[in-house]
Amino acid sequence: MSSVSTGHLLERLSAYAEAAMRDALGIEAPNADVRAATNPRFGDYQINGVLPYAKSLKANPRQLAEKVVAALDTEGVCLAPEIAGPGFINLRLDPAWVAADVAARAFDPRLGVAPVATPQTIIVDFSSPNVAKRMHVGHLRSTAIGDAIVRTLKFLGHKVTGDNHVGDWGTQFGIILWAWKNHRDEAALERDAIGELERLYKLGQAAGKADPAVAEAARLELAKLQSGDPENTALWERFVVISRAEAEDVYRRLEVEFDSWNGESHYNDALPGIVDDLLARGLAVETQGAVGIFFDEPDLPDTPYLIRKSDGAYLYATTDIATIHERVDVLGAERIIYVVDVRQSDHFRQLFATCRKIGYGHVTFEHVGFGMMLGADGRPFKTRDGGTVLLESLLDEAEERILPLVQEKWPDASEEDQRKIAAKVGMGAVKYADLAQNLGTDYKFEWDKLLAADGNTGPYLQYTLVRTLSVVREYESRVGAPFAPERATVTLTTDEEKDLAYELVRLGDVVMRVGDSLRPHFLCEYAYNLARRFNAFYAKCPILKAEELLASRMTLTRATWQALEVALTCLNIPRVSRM
RNA sequence: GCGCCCGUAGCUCAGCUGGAUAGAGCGUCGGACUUCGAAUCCGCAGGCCGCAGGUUCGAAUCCUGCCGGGCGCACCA
Repeated sequence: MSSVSTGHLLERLSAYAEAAMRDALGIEAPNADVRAATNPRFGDYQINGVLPYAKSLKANPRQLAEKVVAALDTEGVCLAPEIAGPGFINLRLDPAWVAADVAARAFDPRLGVAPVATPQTIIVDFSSPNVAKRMHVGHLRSTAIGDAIVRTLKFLGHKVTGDNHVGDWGTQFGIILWAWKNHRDEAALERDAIGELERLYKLGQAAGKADPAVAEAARLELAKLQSGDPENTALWERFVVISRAEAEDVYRRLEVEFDSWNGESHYNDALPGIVDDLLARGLAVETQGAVGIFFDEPDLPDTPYLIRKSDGAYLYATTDIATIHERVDVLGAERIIYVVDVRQSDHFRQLFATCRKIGYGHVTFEHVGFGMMLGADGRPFKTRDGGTVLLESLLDEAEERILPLVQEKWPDASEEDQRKIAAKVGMGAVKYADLAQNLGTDYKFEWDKLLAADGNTGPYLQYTLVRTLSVVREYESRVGAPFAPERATVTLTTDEEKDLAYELVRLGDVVMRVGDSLRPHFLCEYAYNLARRFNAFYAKCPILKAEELLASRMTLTRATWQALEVALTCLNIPRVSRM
């Protein structure tokens, strides 16, 4: 193995450990189970993999561990390994190796983290707002988490398409078309196009519920649209354009971009063929006039997965299957990730089971489900009068709340600049709060907590990055020249320097882990720990007045800056140079 | 009724898919700016991991049963 760093330390230690287990124990493809040590007393990393083999090899685990240690060559990365407890092998990184590794990577924009050896073609389906509806807080999690997953996977070198599968087709259009034709207000449309569409939709929905004749009329409008009626098609296109413009405003503020916008309507033409094919192959059957797929797996719902209604119309499920056909057969997707509300998990389990039946067993399907956003009172997050909180107003409020602090800390800046910073800090704080919490369960949204610069928050990370930049700026103004890569060197003298350096070499492992687990909060946790260690280092160790340690401490600062850049870029939290 | 998810410090949450003596933040209390940005840092206190069994070298993590909460259950997406 080459001794050149790839930035993936865990991978490297695993390779060493597995080679040793193979040689010493004769195991074909051993699982060394190398991981970060659970406690500093046990070193930095531990090899846990020997223990499980003790039984099958009918041997004393400690003796096995001794054999493995004898065969273990870490090429200078670690000090002499130790055997502890029932058969753990504790690894301590060689501080000299860590120092050299950090120094070698400090100026690299990727902090030396190499792309994966085998890139995959991956589709991430996220955000997906509905046409004729403003984006509200419910869209935030999908957008922020999906975007972070896309960016992290791209950073790892995968071929990723972030797709906005917008809800631009289906039942709701019958309702909007009916409401448009009967209740539209042109003046309101001029003033606030999306607001007017939203009003019409709500009005149509209520009217349809109250009066079956209206519901029937809406269905007829939908049928006309689906059969290509020119008037309805033109209206539909108009609605889509209005909605997209509105959504793009929000995405601009969130600094989120998509690689494609293949909404549901993109798959219309494929729907009949999907149903016919599944019927012909006997995978789907007619049931009570509709067409559905039944499963015998016990943990799947016993209700069929419907792909065609009794009135002949197609469903969400049909579109999703069509979407998968295109993603796999045309785009060559090997992994498809859905970042959607956890409440839809039954739908996705049925969808994935359907895909296995169809023959897409070689494709990895994953549903990244997330919980609801709750208010501080633990109830669904609403406005004071019980309405839905719009994403835009959430961002406005974040900006307003953070602005006074920016004005206080940076009084000589123009108001425009202050607002710019406040917007970036506020938006980052809101997004970060969403990303930092593990997925799955609902999460509590509390302004004071997420806007604080103490604790695991966006502002804290941004502040720390600003500090690193500020040190580098100060260096340049004092020395009169940039801190150049040729000067990179690291000597670890204090605990704070050592803790910081040891955190820096872990970046690649963490990014890798996020790519596998699709849980961005691991990266948040890492960035937070790194920031804490930098701030502890900063408080304890003079940098610019360090005399002979100047270059070393500048290198650590530079590397921290770079690592935070990588983390914040993957999470898509705005990087600011002042705040 | 069936299915899925969750119960960890006063509060908000981690806990690397079974590893060693369970960790952070907030809050409380006490310290640190004539020095690179104090939106920072350091310290103290705080626990029957909902309860009871089981699996094994080893359980907050896996299995079973309770208790308590959330969510979803044919023609919406």
